[in-house]
Amino acid sequence: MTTALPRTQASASDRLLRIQEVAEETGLTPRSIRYYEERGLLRPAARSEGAYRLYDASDLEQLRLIKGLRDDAGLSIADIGQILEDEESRRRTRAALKATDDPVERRRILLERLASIEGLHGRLNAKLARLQAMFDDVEARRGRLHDLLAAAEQELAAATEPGSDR
Amino acid sequence: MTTALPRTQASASDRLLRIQEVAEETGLTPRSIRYYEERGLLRPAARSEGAYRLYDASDLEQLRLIKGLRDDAGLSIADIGQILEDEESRRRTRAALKATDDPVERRRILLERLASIEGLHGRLNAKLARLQAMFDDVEARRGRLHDLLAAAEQELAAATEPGSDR
DNA sequence: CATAACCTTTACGTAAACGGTAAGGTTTGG
DNA sequence: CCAAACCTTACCGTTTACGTAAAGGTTATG
Repeated sequence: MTTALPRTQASASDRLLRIQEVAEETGLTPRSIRYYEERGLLRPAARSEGAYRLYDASDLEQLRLIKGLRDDAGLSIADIGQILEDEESRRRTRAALKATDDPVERRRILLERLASIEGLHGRLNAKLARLQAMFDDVEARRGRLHDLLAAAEQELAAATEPGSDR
Repeated sequence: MTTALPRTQASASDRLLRIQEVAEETGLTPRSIRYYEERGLLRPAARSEGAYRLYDASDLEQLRLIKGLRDDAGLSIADIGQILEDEESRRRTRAALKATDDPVERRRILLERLASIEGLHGRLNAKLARLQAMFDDVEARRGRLHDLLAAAEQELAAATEPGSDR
């Protein structure tokens, strides 16, 4: 449908985007994106000759992840920075992992990565549980309200249209 | 066990607490509690003769709810204020609900309360879903890492103790 | 090649959510 | 009754996560 075949160069998905386009794509503002860069959460894939920031697809993913951790998990930028630092080192160690054959080294790298992801996993899990508990609570109250309302409507119907009576 | 029978006055649970005790009990700071009051999120059940704030059990619950909405749901103090305002009017309308026999009025009150709780329900639900998605993602990655690690350990064991070979 | 629409860095401004401190009043145990 | 420990209001300070504006360079388009 919309797949206009990329004839000349970039397949629309591996084009490099400028900051405003990225902002629209991710729902962030240019200012926020620059701020995240300032805080070390990501670096644009490239810079134009005139020093424009240029972002690739993985940058977009990264930004979406940041937004998720910020809005959904409610983490601070500093915390996200910590996590993504591990993410960054993840990239580096991924290369190292492929490079080495030494099983001891491989195990060390994996353990390191595992520890960091276990941390995130635990945090999200705890948050999820508490949020779920709150949600259940609200849902229960909603249910009771629905019941009350149904009863009221029933009563209302009986009152306005005496129907079967008499 | 610890149920020393309340002989004289307050049954330990309906005692009025001062702000510092409340802080310890809820994990908030006195400053935050005063701040929430300032923002209209709650008023202490009473004041001492010397104007000390005095909190009862329902205040504690309220504060715990506030903390939950803040930390777990990640809502702003302003948003929580909005919700609790509805909650406040809920108390008022609850009385009105008991007072009136007019089914039309009862229905109106219930609909109003339902609308407000539906709002909160929807917000929490959406947040929960997104958080769940993130969590699943992380969990999947954790799983892959575990597998990789297991493989590495396997390899390690085979290398260090050639066992069955030879 | 002009010019509109971007972008850059730098820097100051701001709202939210408290923290900290001062100056003074209150409670309570001894 | 008095000192220690708590509380009050008032006010200024701080951090976070950006918003906004200035002064100027860059890119796409006719």
